[in-house]
Amino acid sequence: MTTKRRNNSQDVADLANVSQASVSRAFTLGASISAKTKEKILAAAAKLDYQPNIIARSLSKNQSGLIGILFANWDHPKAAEILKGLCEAITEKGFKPVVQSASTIESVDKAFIDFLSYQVDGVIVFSTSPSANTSALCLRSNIPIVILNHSTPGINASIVTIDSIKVGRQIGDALLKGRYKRIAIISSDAHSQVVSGISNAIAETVSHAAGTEIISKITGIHGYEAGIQTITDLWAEDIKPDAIVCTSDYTALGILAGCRHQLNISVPEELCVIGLGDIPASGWKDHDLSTVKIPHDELVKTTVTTLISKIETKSMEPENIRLEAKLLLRGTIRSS
Amino acid sequence: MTTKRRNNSQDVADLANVSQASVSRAFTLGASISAKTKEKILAAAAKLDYQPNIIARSLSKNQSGLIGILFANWDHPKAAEILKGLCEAITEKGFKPVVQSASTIESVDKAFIDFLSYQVDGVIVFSTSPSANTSALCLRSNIPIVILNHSTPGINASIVTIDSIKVGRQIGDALLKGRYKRIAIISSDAHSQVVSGISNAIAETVSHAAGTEIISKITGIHGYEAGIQTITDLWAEDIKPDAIVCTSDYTALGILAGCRHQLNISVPEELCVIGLGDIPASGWKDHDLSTVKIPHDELVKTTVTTLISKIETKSMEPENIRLEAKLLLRGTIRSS
DNA sequence: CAGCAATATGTATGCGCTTGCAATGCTACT
DNA sequence: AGTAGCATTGCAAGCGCATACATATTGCTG
Repeated sequence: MTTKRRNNSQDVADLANVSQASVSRAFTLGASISAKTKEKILAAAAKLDYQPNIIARSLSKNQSGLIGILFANWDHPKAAEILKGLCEAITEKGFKPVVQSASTIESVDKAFIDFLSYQVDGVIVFSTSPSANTSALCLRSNIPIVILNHSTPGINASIVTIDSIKVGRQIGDALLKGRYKRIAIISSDAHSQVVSGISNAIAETVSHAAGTEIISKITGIHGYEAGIQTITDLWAEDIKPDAIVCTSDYTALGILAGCRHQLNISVPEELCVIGLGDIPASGWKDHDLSTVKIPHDELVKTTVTTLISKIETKSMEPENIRLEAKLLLRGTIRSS
Repeated sequence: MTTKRRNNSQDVADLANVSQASVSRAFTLGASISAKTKEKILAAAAKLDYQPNIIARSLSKNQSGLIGILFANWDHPKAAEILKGLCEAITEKGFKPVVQSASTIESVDKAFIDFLSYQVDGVIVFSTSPSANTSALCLRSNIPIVILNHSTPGINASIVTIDSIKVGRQIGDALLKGRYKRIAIISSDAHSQVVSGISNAIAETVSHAAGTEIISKITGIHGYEAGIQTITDLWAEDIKPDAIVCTSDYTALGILAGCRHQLNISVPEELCVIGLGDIPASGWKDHDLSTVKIPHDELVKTTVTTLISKIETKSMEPENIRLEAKLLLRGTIRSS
């Protein structure tokens, strides 16, 4: 089978009796070309299955139209939704997303090198960040970076995330209002700035009320089963918490299941449980978990528009954007 | 700010006192070049932040190294896992995934045109399929297609999916063994070949036993809330089912919640519930849903290897690959 | 050390497109 | 009719790299 060459603009030009340059213009929005020739060219192109070769266009225009997405946190409950939002927003703006999975620091940096090779016009990073070295390399190469959901100081990149301080204060206030005294904070990721922001803001808020304190902070707990285990462990202690804030809904649901089905702990009387993320199951009647609704859609859209505006203005100035999240008070916390 | 041009192979060549061709060879695996010059060139390249421009390489090699992923079913419970698997497998093979979201038929076809423009070397389609026209266009352009999780006859594309007939038979057998008589089948997508394959195989299997029948097939039901609604409606009928097979775990969990918390239906005595997909929540103690475990990981890997082998052998022969899924019998079905 | 094969390097061309510039065609106005 | 002014088209160079081919260098054998 002789792999036949795909038709190019010259082939179309020959068929339409025009110059190759005119074919190029026919496919360039706003180029100087008469309606008549354009029509003639498009007809010829259709006849030949011709589509402009974007690779060649990229080379001559010196911009690929590619945006690299570096996706670290696939376990995020809304991972699919977020990625979908990113891809669609990027496509809508006339770019194409190239997705790369990354977990370790080295693989993140390696992915950036790959992105550079592919001449991406910009990079979006989800829940991780490049090393200072790599970030500097991108700066030298004029590739703007926007980091979603992971604030990282000292890196030349823009950041879009939630206002974790504000969320922490809201949670703190709600706990005070519910007269909870002994608070435990359970998180999966010890290094997440979002988590530590929330955690610190809760601590700071409740510190204003006498007799209320954070009795423990546990990190590295992640998932439903781990939640059940955690509440079992906590309940074996002498001093038990009367409120648990969990930076993952899955873990919180595990804790809830442990309370209700195994340990017979009454929620929200004996124990308050608060999650983070508002996954669908949290709203289900048999769970009814209080949690924090994160404006993922807005975060995603903001991320993409921020990046693309940087690409278009060739600006490398880092921005720091924080959107508001909303605390949803449901059945797992008492309101007074 | 004068946007400085990125260094190219000529710049490196100048610094290293060699020809541009040698620089190219230094970055081409297995090219004819001495260790000494290669080292010299790599040093110079490092000094200049040089990375080969893959766009230019693509143009001259006439292959982009890009694989298009057309992702339709973002609501799939394992969407993130699947996409992650695809991206990682693709990257590992030395290609890069370009992700495109698509829902309507037109957007699917449009996405294909885009992929052609970007000179992708192959396309993976998740849970949808191109029109016959577009598929023919890809055939003419020598772009192999592999469709994951959606068998579509009459299209020039390879298919990787589960053996739905076999799954249906297993479910049918399990129902017979549990002495269930009046079976309802609830599915979201009326047009899915996987769903209809399962559905038909169940019907065929139970038809061998006297007194057992499919009393209703309902389509277009999707999600937890819809599940609750559905069981409520079904229970208001004169003839109630004693087994419900649901092609989505979420819906099945909704049905289960309706049974246990609202209608006081005893599962699995009065009603058997079977889901599909084995989402994490199905295995949770408070649900314990019988369901079908789909080998997503294997499906994904097979999809990618199939596609890449087609790319490398330039074969356009469609293949039809069906992997086995496993029925997990848990607490929502009686075993005899 | 001659002589030849194998290896290494350079030269030059082309991948398919965009775009600056020059040439042409057209309109409208004097 | 003549020509300024603009829209349209063609021409040709170049984007950064791979590679066929020519040339230079090395290593090896007898």
